[in-house]
Amino acid sequence: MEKYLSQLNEAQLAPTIQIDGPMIIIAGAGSGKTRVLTFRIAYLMSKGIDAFNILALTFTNKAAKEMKGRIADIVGSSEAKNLWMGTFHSVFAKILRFEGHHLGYPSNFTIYDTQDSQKLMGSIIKEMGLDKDIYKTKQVYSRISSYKNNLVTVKAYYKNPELMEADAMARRPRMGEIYKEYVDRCFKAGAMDFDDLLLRTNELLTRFPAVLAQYQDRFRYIMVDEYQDTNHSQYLIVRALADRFQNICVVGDDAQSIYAFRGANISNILNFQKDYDGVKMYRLEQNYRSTKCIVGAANSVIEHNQTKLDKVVWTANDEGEKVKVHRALTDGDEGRYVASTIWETKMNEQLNNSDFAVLYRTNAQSRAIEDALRKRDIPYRIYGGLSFYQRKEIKDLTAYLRLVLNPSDEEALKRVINYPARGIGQTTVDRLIVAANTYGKTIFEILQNIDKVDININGGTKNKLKDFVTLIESYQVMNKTANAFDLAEHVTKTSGLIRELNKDATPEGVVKMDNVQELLNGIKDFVEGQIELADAGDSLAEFLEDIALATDLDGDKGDPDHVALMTIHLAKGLEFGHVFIVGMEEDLFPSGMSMNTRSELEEERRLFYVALTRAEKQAYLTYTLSRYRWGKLIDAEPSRFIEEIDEEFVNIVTPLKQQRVNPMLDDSIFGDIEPNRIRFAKPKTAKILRKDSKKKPEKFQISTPKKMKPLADTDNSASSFDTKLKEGNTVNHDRFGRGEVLKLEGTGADAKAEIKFQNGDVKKLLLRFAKLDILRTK
DNA sequence: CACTCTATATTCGTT
DNA sequence: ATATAGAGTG
Repeated sequence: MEKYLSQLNEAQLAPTIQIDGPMIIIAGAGSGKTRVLTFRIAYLMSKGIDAFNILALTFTNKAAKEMKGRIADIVGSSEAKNLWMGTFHSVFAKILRFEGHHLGYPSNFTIYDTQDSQKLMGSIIKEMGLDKDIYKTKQVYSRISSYKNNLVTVKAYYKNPELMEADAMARRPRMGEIYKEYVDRCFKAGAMDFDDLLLRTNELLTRFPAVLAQYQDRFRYIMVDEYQDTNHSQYLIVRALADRFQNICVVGDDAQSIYAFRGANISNILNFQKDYDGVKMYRLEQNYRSTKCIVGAANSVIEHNQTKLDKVVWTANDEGEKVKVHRALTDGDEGRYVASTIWETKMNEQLNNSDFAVLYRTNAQSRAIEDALRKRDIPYRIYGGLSFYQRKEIKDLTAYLRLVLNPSDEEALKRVINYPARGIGQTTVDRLIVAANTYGKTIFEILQNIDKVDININGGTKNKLKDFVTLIESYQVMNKTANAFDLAEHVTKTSGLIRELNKDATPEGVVKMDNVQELLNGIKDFVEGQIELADAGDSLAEFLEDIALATDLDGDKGDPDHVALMTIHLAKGLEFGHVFIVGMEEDLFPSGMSMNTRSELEEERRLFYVALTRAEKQAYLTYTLSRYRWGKLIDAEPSRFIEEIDEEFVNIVTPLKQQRVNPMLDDSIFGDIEPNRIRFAKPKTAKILRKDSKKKPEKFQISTPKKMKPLADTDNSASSFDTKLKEGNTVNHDRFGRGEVLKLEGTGADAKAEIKFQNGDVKKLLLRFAKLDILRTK
């Protein structure tokens, strides 16, 4: 243990070795917070505290997994196994499996994901005959979600005139009814949504003091990571559990609170000191990750926020390069800049692909970046987006499995009752739902007793329904003896799923097939992993729980050396040598939907802070003059955040204020457009820039890949430069701008050029790598 | 009831 | 640009 503690600085050591009492650690970006957390847990264990008595709550599965791995490295995996570590949702889902019966839930309750919840919400709105333009499913869902996260139950809602008034004002006077029906239906289906996992835990701990006492006694030492992102519901759970021993250690950074939109309450961290007696506060302010320029830039940005705790992040690292700001014409151009900069930096500085990340505000932005990287054969991986488990083909298969385990699961049933098509249409399903509601039974129970209920369904359809019931029941029988993998494989074959997918020979169809196969492999891995566990229970149940709370297939498959593409939200907690933050434009970042109130804008700013502080060595910001959105090219202007960076730390390569002019007349714009290409600055102003082009100047033509000159990766035969480039030529370089060739040396792959750039820098570049455009020959 | 075509909305982020 | 929902047709 000593050798680990000696790795900590003074500020880190103090909280690490404080065992008892309430404490808060305010940890700036890159200040070694995870290290403190892991070492502290290891330290507690080294002082004789039983791993069984330690609970560590994280924000993502990944964080939990990583931390557990690191602790296992220190204390050994057999010891680490006994720790309770995971997300709020996963830990309390487990507890609810044990204790849910107090609340009337079966232990095999289903977890509805957002998709399931929204579908149910949508059908309720439809059943109630409400106007779907006023009661928009998503809005209703998020409204109800926020009720739940604030512990506003249906009962509480009806006792709260203000909430009801607010909904009525929003022309949704029947919110309460929807809420009630939604809760009833979930309950009847034996299902909890994400918010229920927390809300019901609160209910459990409040209504059953003996249960509370049991878990208070068990979790004597509680740690919460990313405390700034906890919502009210989570906050109350922590308070209840920590109330007895008060050994509560929370870690967070108010400057990185970026989840208020989903109910996170920043005041949880701001007010922690008021919640417990004798709170010790620690600050980790030394950043080990980034250069002085990056830390300085990030600090100057966050300075614009009013709501924040006192904290000065500093670093002893090198000065580093200034944050570079680049203007692009369009999103496609932006992508090409990113790709070419990565390509050159990688070659010039001998870096790996994995040293680079491209961060964006919205998933939709990934496309242009992807295209550009693919054209240069730069390996990349997109993180996030549609999760593996949310894909249709995967949800279809898991719906069958869910139904086997919990036939009350309404959403799973509706999903597969007629998929693959077996002649059971919407009308029939609607009638079944009505019957279920009238009889107070689940749909599956109605199906099982289809001959005994009074329902307007013809004999032929009834037979089809009976066949369906028989099919599911046969799976249930099989589940008693077979493991999850054998069952899943059997289901794909016998339900007709395989046949359905085989019919689809399109590339997308093939991918779907592969995905199903991958899911089966995943189940197989899971089952095999479980065989080793002595206490392995129902493998199907545990697998389904795992994936219900998983965001994506864990573990990086394929080449680990890739450029990472992800949203800024997803990048929290990660670090990369070189970080591109693209789409630095008003209405995009900050998002147009978050500019109405100061607090929303401040959250966007914290998001920018998070993005900047991901970079170790170099951060690049890019924005475009026009960008495709909703299928149309629209004008854009630089984000206000660019100007909020102290000029001392930023290098604005191209001036922000740019009057829109014909590129042909504006010499200065040659800094960032590449001649030789057909370009457009605004819609319908495409110009052929090179006069000696043999191509017919087709007016209004938009550049297409095949008309562009080959990119460097297909044209790196150096010889092409040998012959073309001459001393005295004026050239343009994507990053360094315009310059004059002073000297050429070497031949073939070794050919170099010494170039004096406009800013005065003289650089020697390997022509093999440097992508130069000749602007003028002498 | 199944399939195809068209209209419409959707694009902020995640457990 | 893309996905979904709804209408219309067989």
